[in-house]
Amino acid sequence: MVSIGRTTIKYYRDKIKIHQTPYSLANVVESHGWYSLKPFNWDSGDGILRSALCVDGKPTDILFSENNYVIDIASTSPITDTVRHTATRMLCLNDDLSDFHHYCNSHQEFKWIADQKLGRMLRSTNLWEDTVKVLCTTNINWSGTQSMISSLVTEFGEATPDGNHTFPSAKVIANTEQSVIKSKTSLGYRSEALCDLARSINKGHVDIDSWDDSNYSTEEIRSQILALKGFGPYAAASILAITNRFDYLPVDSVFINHVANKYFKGNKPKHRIAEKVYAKWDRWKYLAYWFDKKR
DNA sequence: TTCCAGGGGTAGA
DNA sequence: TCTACCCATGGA
Repeated sequence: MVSIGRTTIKYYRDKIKIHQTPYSLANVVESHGWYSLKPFNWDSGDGILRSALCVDGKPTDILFSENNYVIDIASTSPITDTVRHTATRMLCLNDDLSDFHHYCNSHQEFKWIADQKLGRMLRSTNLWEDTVKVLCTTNINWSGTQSMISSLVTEFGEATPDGNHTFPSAKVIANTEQSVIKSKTSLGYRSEALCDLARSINKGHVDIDSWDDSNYSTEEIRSQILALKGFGPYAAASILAITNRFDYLPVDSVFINHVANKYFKGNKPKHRIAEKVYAKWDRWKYLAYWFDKKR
């Protein structure tokens, strides 16, 4: 129980044991910028990750922490198998990147990645939320992305018991006029792509959750993403990485600047030339670039 | 005021 | 397939 003012918020608790070890919640959370986008809230001091989701239609706060390879979950709704499945997906608890780590072990400068079993990328409560967040990273600086997501969540999400908001569902966005979204957020021209995607999902024309399904080939999923308005090669590579498919590089201004500074003496190469830097990493190109940028 | 950012779409070559 | 140009938004 947590008391706030005169109200008491009840938290249900559960644990999930992590089998793919070593594992560090902080490493997963800080694997990319998602933790600074609502409804995520990351307290690096306490090691607590907060988010929000709907459980059986009820807006719910959810908190994660880690202790000795066990994830502690606290939730304002009862912790069902669906919640446990969502937590497992978000925190990459079952992800096996042993093949990537095998690659890393064969390159001395990347051995530290294998030693710490890095490469797991924090995911949102569902792939729709991840996909919209990727859309909001296109042609904008990071503070703009934060602003767009913040306005989407607070304007169109549902309030949770503990003061957070859920990420708005595709159904909510599909049933909202594009002009309203454009006026209440700073998505600008991206609002058309957002509404198109939401309506396609709502009508059943796009089954976004199937992208998490390993039965589809990477090429099949990439084709589906590229067919969406507003989603190009950068967005496709980013979404694929979130579904554990690291074959493609997210070629954006950050990528080009990184490659230019590290491999081309500050001269910006053409995209096709820049991508060749990581060609030897085969299906792990995205992660190779990501960690090469960090080292 | 101008530039440009964790790009994408389109027309034309 | 590649290139040039335009798109809207807001922070620096």
